[in-house]
This record gives sequence, structure tokens and C-alpha cells, in this order.
Amino acid sequence: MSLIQPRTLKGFRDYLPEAMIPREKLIATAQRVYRSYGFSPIDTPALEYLEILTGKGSDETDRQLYKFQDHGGRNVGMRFDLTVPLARFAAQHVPKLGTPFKRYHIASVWRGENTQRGRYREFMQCDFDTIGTKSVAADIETGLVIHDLLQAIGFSKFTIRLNNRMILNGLLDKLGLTDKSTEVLRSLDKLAKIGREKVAEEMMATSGATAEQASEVLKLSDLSGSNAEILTQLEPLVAGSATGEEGIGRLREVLAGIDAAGVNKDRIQVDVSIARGLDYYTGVIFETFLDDLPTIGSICSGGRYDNLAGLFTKQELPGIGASLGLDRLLAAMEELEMLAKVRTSAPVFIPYFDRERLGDYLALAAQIRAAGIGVEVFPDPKKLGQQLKYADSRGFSVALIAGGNEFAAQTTQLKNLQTGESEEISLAEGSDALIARIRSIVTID
RNA sequence: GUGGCUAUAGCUCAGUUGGUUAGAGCAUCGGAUUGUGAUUCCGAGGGUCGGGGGUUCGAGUCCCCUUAGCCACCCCA
Repeated sequence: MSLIQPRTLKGFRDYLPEAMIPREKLIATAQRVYRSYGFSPIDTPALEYLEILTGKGSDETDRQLYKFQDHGGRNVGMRFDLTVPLARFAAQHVPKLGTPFKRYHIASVWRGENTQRGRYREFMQCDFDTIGTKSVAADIETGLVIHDLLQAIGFSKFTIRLNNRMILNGLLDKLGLTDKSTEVLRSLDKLAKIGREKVAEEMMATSGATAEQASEVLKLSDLSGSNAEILTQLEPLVAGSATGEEGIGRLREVLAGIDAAGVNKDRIQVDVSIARGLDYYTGVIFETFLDDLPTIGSICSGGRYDNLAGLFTKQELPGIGASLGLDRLLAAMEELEMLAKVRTSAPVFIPYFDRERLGDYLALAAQIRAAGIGVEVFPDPKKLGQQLKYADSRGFSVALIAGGNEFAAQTTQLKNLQTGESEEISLAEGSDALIARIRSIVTID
């Protein structure tokens, strides 16, 4: 019989332990930060009725959507983000849950698009959203969560760029470009990437804007200075537009709030050219870039939307949220060499060294585990050198070596695998001293 | 979905204008008076040269198709 070739689909991946360990760690960090602000976890099905997912119905999402007919003849699709499922969820359950409703949702999504570095067909999103309030406090909090999240992950050099869609809308309104806003903003969003000349060309080509209109929009890119200075320079550009003026006002409040919470000013930057591809944003917009690796793109993006669930309910549900791009972030961390090459999830290794003493090794391991420290006992009584080689290659922190000599003396040899140093620790008075010593070497998270 | 580049052992790569049994380093496994790895020495295993078809006396090497990866566009996390 011929063998089936083991392989994975384009854009889909297996996660080996050394990839999965940092992945789980990142997820745990996100959960911790979200919970610290009172966000609660939810989950929704991977499959939805096709009409739920295509409700917004742009060609782009349609092209990327995995869809099929189930065995009951229903047209179904796999979720391509967590926002659309949230909209459906909110329409269905918010009457029970009440508002404000703060949830986080960490789950895989699928998009049948072409792959690239850090971009896959199955990837994980870590969304958090606050639904049912228009308060600027929620805007501020969203920025703070993004900030705390990146800091908790271990980044110190990153920039959260913000803007307010109302400013853009106000400007476009003044210029008579409101009905072409999607195309205009999509072009504007590329400013940093392709430069103002090309943006102007594209804007005129795709939206039919005149050269004058394009140049007015591009005045946005001339703004410079501190956040406050940029906002001041912005005022004449939107003067007369109530929407635009309100946008500036709200952005000032957001900046003040984030500042009041003690965030380093250098990490917050007003950038009026960011528009985000998606057109459902109506207020503040966030994008987050790593200063050391800006080319990987935004690793945490989000913004405010007025009417999340308008397709599913007549109840108006405003909200704000953002999404951490876990896979893109992991790709960045790998490139920046921030990931420890650890293939074990337990820090302590016990070689099975004396064939007759398996019970003693297991007893020792049990005591250390009872103290909340992970321990792996090697399954075969192989040569010590081989076992230590294994321990080293997996990235264990310490090995507890005990043979006939140690057992006779009621001690164990604690070997620090990073430094190579060993010390004898007495077990005559129990394992407390040993556990304390392990704790002093191992970082447990 | 469009265009460009790439594909040789688990990994990183050699492989001369197509010419005999396809190599190296690292990794893996085993051994070096049977208690110490990352940093010794010796040895072994492991490759239908991504897959399919064609040109040729002969293809890892040339041509076509296909799959996957990378890059750009599109879009986005």
C-alpha cells in the first residue's frame, strides 16, 4: 500500500513545541491584561451562516471567505475576523447581558488570501471591545489596554498612532468628497508607504477627485510637530465642519486621558494619514508599530464604530475595540530574537539515573510539583551524559541529580544548567530548602 | 486573484558548459575503563535531487505543467 504524503495546506501551519510555548505565553499575557481592565472572555462558532458573514458584502471579503454547503444544505462560511461574529453575538445577547459590555475573544480566523511572511490563511486574533458606550473614557481605555499589552509582552520601543475618522470625514465633507471617502481614505492610508505623489495619482484615478481636491487632502501630510501642534494646525483645515471640529476635540481628550494614566508621551503619536482599510470605523483609530521593525505593519489595530450590529438589530450599539495580530507579532518577535529557544514547559529535570530508584525520583518530583514547579523525570535509565544532553537541548533550567551516593547521604545534587554549577542540598529536613533554591534560580511564569 | 524569484539529507547550503556509486557543516543515534550537557574524539543512519511530463545515448543540471515558500500588488492582523 502506498503511503499518503504528510503535508499541510498552503497558509496553514503545524505548531511545534518551540513555536507553541511562546504562543501560549503570549495568549496568557493578553488574557491577563484584558482581564485587568474587566474584559470578559467569550467564544463563538468557527462556522456561521453565510449571510451573517457576507452581510457587509464587499468583494474583498467575498474573495477571501472560505465557504461551502453543509450536509443539511445550509450555506455556511468560516469566520474571517472576530468583529462580524461579535456583531451577531451582540445583537443576539446584549439585551440579556446589558451594557457596557466588555469582552475579549481570542480565536482563529480564516482568510483564503495569498500568503506572505507573517500572513497566513489560518491565524489567530486577540480582540477586545467595549460595546454600548460612546464615552471618550472607553476610547482612552482602549489605548491604555494596547499600551499595557505591548509592555506586558516585553516591548519597550513601540508607537501607537492615532487619528479620528471624524477629522477625515469633516475634511472630506468640506471638499465635497464624502461619497468617495472609501477610495480617498484607502489611498491616503498608503501615504507612508508610497509617498504623496503616488497617493495623489491613485486618489484621482480611483475616486475621481480633482487635482485640487487631492492636494487639499494631502495637506494633512504637511502637518508636523508635537501632537498638540498637529491638532492646532489641523483646525483651519476642518474649520466650519462640526464633525471635524468634534473629532479634534475628542482626540485632544483621548491624548489627555492617556497622558493622565502615565503613559510615556513618545509612544503616542497623532497621525492624520492613518485611515484603516475597513470603512466601519467612525471615530478614533489606533495602529501600533514596532520601532525596531516597522515594515511588518501594524501589530495591534482598532477603533471606534457607531453601529456595530446594524445589520442584525435596530438597537443602536456603539462600541470601540482593537485586535492584536498574534501571528504577525510572533513573526516579529522571532525576527527580533525575543523568543527563548525553549522546548520544555517544565523548568526542572530529573535524570532517571539509578535503575532501582524510580520510586525515589517520582517522590522527589511530586514534592516539587506540589510547590507549583514543573518537573520532568526522564523515562529511561540511560547514561547520565545522554540525559543531560537531552535536558540541555530542551532548555531546562536545573537538573536534580541523585544516585546511590546522594540517596545514602539524604542529599541531591542541584545543577544549574545555564551556568554548569552544582551544589549539594540536604533533603534530611524535607524538601523546603531545595524548593527555595530552585525558586531562586528558575523564573516561573 | 495578478506578476517576479526560489525548491538538493531534519536544518543551512556545495554540486563545475547535462556525463560513472549526489557531498559538506550542523543536528540525530551509537561508542570512547558503565556518575555530569552546552565546550573532546570515533562511527552510523538518513536524499524517489518538491511532484508529474518532455528533450537527450545520458537530466540535480535544459523545457513545460503542478505544488509549496519568499517578494511586490491587492487587502489586511
